[in-house]
Amino acid sequence: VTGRREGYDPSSYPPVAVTVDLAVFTIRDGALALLLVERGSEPFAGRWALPGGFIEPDEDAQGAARRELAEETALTGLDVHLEQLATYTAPDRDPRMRVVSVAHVVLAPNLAEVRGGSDAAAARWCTVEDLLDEEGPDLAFDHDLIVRDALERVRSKLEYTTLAAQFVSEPFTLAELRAVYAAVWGTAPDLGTFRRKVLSTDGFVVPVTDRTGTDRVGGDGTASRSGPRPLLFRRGPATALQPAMLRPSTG
Amino acid sequence: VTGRREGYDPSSYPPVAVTVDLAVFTIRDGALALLLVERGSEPFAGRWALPGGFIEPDEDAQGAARRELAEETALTGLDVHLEQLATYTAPDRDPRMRVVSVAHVVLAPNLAEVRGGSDAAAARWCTVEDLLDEEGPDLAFDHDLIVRDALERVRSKLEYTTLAAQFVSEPFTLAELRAVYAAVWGTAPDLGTFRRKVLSTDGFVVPVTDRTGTDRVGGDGTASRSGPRPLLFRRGPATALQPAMLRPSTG
DNA sequence: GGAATAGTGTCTGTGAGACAGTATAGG
DNA sequence: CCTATACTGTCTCACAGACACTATTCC
Repeated sequence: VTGRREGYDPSSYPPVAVTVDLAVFTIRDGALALLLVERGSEPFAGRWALPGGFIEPDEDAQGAARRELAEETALTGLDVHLEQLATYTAPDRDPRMRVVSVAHVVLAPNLAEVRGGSDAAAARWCTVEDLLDEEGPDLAFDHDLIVRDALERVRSKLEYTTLAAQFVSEPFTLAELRAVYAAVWGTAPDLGTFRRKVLSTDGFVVPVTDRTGTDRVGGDGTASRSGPRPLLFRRGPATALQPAMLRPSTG
Repeated sequence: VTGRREGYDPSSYPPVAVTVDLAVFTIRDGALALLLVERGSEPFAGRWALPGGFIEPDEDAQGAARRELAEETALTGLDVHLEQLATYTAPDRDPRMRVVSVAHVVLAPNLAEVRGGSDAAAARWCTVEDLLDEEGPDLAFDHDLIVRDALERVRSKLEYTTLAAQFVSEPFTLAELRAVYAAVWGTAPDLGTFRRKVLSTDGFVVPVTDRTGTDRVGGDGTASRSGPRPLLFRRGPATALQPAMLRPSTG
């Protein structure tokens, strides 16, 4: 009686808006952080929320997500990982009207700083630890739910893909890469096990042969530590881990 | 300039429709099969397509999916597995207007037969093998793409979850459960490895103690085979496999 | 007995987990 | 020297893969 695709009359349905929301993760000072923007108008004025916006008539969700990402950050979007997470459709998730949101997850290397985008009121990085804390901010709409889903997606994807390398800027050391797992999972994988796994997985990382000019300078500018100079690597073409590298806590 | 959530005027955007599409899988005669319906009107009149329909104003995507499932099949939807797959948003995926579709995956135990739903023109099961074949039917809209994504989702989820048990009706034998893996993956896992894995995973299956009246009758009515009477099981509370059971071919 | 199916046992290789131990730098 | 970091080796245990083998039923 209803719901079939045949014979649809748009004017007989209340209007629906379709948006994208972005859960942009990065590693800052060894901690997993998420990009938030401050809402300038009702509803939820003054509250923190995920960056996002409407899908334009000529673009798909992925295109809208990349455009919003470019507007909100300095990320050109070509070298960052962006994937669809899920779509949130609760009828009352936006009090103004029916809004269906296609959420995406973005993994970005450590950024210098957020530049408030072309029209964002304010933007900042918030550590996931602070966000999950009871004292932390409650996000607008159902964005707390989206963040929880996005976090679980990132945590589990580190187990069976090479996505961790998307969090470090090239060239990077294995210690930096291991720090990514520590930040995302909360516990670091065993050093020996980790090195064995990364180095034995073909195409996870590729060694950098030319190290001139990069001595003593990590991707985030760390310099002058003691100890031997670590080998440097770049991201390899592999995407899957076979078998998976499981989280220590959930093992 | 555009795309921000603040200051949205619905009338300044072309109308958008939001639908759900269902990839309903089952095992029929030892083969993985997908539920298709025949379209009765343009566009793609006469072509096979995934069942689906519009999201009503008072329901979310999951609710719409369960309603459509009940309309199209005899499945009440309470005991079948239903999960969101992904959302398809290409601007021209429907030639009439902008239609965004939230695709879902359904795993159903072997059904007697499809009853064409309340308003479906025709419905049938199509084996995945036929569908992937070059000679097979080309589905309407971007449903071929959705089916490929759904199939990969099901195949990978059998690896690290107990979802295979959703394909068999209770009570079931371990041989029937193993046949599910064989049908979905194309190759059967090793018998010994499979039994060890299933029986050593707490809560994957629970033994049925009372076997009166069920002798010699499998879930699909198979009877009078030779050999010892197999033990019968029901689905257990566990959902995850730790560690995963990997596909033989992709191992 | 023979065929078909159900279920068990056993050997082997791979790889994770957990460390101990060695090497190279700065101070 | 001491300390911090980078890296390697080794031992053990869990488990997947690949089978061979026994047991039970129908004909």
